[in-house]
Amino acid sequence: MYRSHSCGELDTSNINKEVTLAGWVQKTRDKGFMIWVDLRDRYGITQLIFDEERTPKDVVEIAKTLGREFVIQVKGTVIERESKNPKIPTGEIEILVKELTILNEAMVPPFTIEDETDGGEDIRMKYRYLDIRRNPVKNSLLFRHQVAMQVRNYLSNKGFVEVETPYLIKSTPEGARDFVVPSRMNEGQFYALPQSPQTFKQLLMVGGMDKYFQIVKCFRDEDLRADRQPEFTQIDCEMAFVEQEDILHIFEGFTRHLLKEIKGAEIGDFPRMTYDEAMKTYGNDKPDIRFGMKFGELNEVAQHKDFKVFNDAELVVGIAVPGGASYTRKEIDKLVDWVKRPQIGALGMVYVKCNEDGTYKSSVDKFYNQDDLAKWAEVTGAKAGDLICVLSGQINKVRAQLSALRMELAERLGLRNPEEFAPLWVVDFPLLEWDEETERYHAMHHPFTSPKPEDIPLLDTKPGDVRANAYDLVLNGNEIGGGSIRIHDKETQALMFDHLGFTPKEAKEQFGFLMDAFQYGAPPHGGIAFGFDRLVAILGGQETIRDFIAFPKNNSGRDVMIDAPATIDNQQLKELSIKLDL
RNA sequence: GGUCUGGUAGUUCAGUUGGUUAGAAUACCUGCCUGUCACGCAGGGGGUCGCGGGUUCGAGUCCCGUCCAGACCGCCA
Repeated sequence: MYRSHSCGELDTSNINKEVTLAGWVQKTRDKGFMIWVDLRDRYGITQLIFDEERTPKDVVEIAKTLGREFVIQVKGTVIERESKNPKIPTGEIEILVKELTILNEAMVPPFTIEDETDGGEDIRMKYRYLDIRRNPVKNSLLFRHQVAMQVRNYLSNKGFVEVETPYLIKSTPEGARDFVVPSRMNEGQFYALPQSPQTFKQLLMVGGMDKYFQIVKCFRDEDLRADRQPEFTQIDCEMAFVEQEDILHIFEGFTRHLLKEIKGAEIGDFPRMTYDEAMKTYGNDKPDIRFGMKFGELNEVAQHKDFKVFNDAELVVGIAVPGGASYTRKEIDKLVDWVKRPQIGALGMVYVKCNEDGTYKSSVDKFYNQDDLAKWAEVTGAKAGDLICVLSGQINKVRAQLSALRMELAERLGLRNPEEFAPLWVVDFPLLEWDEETERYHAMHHPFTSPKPEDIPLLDTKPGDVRANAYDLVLNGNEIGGGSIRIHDKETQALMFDHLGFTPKEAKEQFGFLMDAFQYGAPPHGGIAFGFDRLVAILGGQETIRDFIAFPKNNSGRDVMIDAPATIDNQQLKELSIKLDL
């Protein structure tokens, strides 16, 4: 037995006890007459003491050679400290060491293994196994485990069954790019890694599995972001014999449970908003509703004056920034520059200062009088002391731009409190979305999403207006889950494929197995999938999901620790019948 | 595919208008230190200024290219 106790559990109640501890050397403090060593393991830090009077000489000699991150085992007695350290749980005791064994020496680590490390992102990723020894990363992984346990407990208790689905499946052209895997036994053929277990969970419903869930890896070969990895984890769920309302009800309960158990947050009924309303009010299909700054559409009150920019615009829309009237000219100019950055792409910004005395001062005073501006304030909900920021132009672009500005300002004003949780259902998503590049409609969610029955006639006349039985769960401005009621009959599915530009032959080739299954008694079904990494990060109050993943990839999809991806040798290529054309 | 920011000691960074031998903190090594816990004190070692080219009497600094990292846009049903 290497240890009798962990480094986090001993206190004054253990005084005089003989113990054996093992762990890593966090730090040595050699005072000459006495050496202290902080011994660390997953559970905490315990101070060891070696002194010239009470510790055997040979043991002291070995102690003098200890370096950072050496792995050691000590036997000794728990004693009360002469000078206590109230900052750590074990701060009242220390171990008077009698025996010391160096289990493994260690090179000097490239960065300090402390909560506030001196290491940058890059070096910490390369030596991730050292990074995981640090509390912030270690605790994030423990936290992830806690959330996963709550997920499994809740869903199991509600009768959901965790079923594993295959990782080696078939590539499909819809949606994200697939990671592909060559098949040695099937020359010239490739598997694809799943972007989600979508079709399999639907087939489980046809198989009578009723209530399914899986915490499952998914793979998408697209560019990364702070909250996006090429392989990520979903909580994938599906139920048979349900309508949209059933799904919303169950997974509202699920989310409420997580918020309560993990964060102690008591949330009532989740508000709901249609997609159209979200876009109109927040310019975004995943609005952060922890704060206001709602959009005020100003077309009626701002057009048909002499200001050509607004008159030519499809949409004129503004938000009221609380307390913004006190911004200096310089600060406002900076805001204007911010929205004009290529990433945002606005051509300019009109602003109105709502002075404390009830007067208005705007950048367009030449075109608008005080009465006009008062109407703007009314529409945007601006109060005295606020600043109204107004953008104009093509409707989708302006909404995206103003939404970005709204989020940025809220961030600056400290309105995005990570300890406050504001979930929201966004419902009635459009079924189809026009794709400029391919000049055709594609499924906004995925091609198995059912249209609202009353909208089906619009498929031929105004496809863009057809609403789907699709919903997203939004938390603090992040899409944490999304799902839909699926199509469960062959005819509707064929109709969808037709509208998505699949020929019957293509549909059969790619999704024939699903169409076949629908002919053997498919129950009505629907489901939802949560982005687990993102959910954990948000519950943990972080922006980036990387610290909640043990071994994440970097910005360019590389694992810098194992240096993947990498080339493979010619023998492997030959076996796979693959010739590179570089 | 694009925009922006960065790359200087093991690590995190500073480095002025282009000008002597490139600095700080921390880490590391040596010695000292009778209760340390961000220990303290004294001393020491440590640099391909990402890489390649150019301008110049002279480049860490300016220019061009390139690689790497990060954030974002496109993309992510």
